[in-house]
Amino acid sequence: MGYALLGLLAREALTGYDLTSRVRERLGFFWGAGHSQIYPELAKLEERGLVSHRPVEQAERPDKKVYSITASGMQALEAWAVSPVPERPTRDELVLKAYSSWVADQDEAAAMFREEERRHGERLARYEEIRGWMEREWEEELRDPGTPQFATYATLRRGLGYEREYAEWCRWVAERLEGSAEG
Amino acid sequence: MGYALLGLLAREALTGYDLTSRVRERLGFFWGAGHSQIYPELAKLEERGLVSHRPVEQAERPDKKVYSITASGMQALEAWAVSPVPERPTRDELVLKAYSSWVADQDEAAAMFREEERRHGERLARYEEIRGWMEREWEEELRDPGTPQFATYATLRRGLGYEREYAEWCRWVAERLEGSAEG
DNA sequence: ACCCGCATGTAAGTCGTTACATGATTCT
DNA sequence: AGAATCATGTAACGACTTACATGCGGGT
Repeated sequence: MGYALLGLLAREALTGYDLTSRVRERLGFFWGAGHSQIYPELAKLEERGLVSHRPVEQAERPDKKVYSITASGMQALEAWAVSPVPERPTRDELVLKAYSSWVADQDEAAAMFREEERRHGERLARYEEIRGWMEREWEEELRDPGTPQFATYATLRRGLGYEREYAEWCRWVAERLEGSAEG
Repeated sequence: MGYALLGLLAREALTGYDLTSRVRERLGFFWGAGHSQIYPELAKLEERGLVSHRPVEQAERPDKKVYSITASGMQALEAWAVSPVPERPTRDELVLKAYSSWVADQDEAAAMFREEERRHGERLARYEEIRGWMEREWEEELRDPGTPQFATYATLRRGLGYEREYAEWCRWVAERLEGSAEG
């Protein structure tokens, strides 16, 4: 969605290429988009006057387009940020698999949930590290919810809670599947 | 996705209409689909031999097609249920809004997070009720992870953890936004 | 008279993924 | 020599949403 890009451009001017890596690295755990989605989206945002770009010629690298958010883009972002979110079903394939786990081989199912527990535990550990870093480096900014640092930290906390809860649930399911006599 | 329908048909034979309401009511918190997606999907599954239907004529109601899962459909479901889930980004618009909350009016943002806390708290309460009912009614079946009741209970537990964590996070964000002097 | 439940579909459009397409420089 | 980074796009396909389309029977 365009607002993900606007949210990044509200912090700094970026190229489509930069946005692609920012979406992957920073918005990674709650949003996603490949470059093939981002370039056309930027064109659409520009058409609507929410962003503008400035061409930058480079000698050693390919020329690029640096996008900035416009005043009108900022207004749109402000309005969107406080508008109610439409209720959309959370789609989670693993939970769907859990729903049909009773028809499957219990050992194989248990192994899959253990693997997912590991994956989410790994992410949790990564987020905990980032959290430590943020709390050290941004101590002052985090006291003020009007700073971009606070907003980043808030999303990180969501990731922490989400991954912790997810890993725990996987462990809970795996434990029961392992405990059963059937294979 | 077709496996959501197969998972429901593995438990009982159903019409497209029944499937639509089951997806909404039972898979509601981790999957979703409207009838316009379900009817074509059933046709595709039938073409692949994973389900079959039997026409049922009715006097007082419109005629209907009752779909059942085939042996081949059961095998496909078994294999899918233990296959690793592809890593896909979780898309969450509210978290995206949190990421840009620093540009918005703090009071309005706080109100939105309070409203979301309420919504998730409400769902949590509904799930807790269902949980109580399941633990009473299915006491024996829940000890065996090879039963459909256990599988349903496992998905419910995910919903419980998810909503609890989500509501808590909303409260955390709302509290900070309310505590700030800026408006 | 109108809405709700039962029952089944199609069509248009948006969103997202994967693959196609190109090309220079820098690191291994 | 080959891979990675920077840099920007298009095309085909699949998933999902919203709207269009029809029709009977029962309840308010």
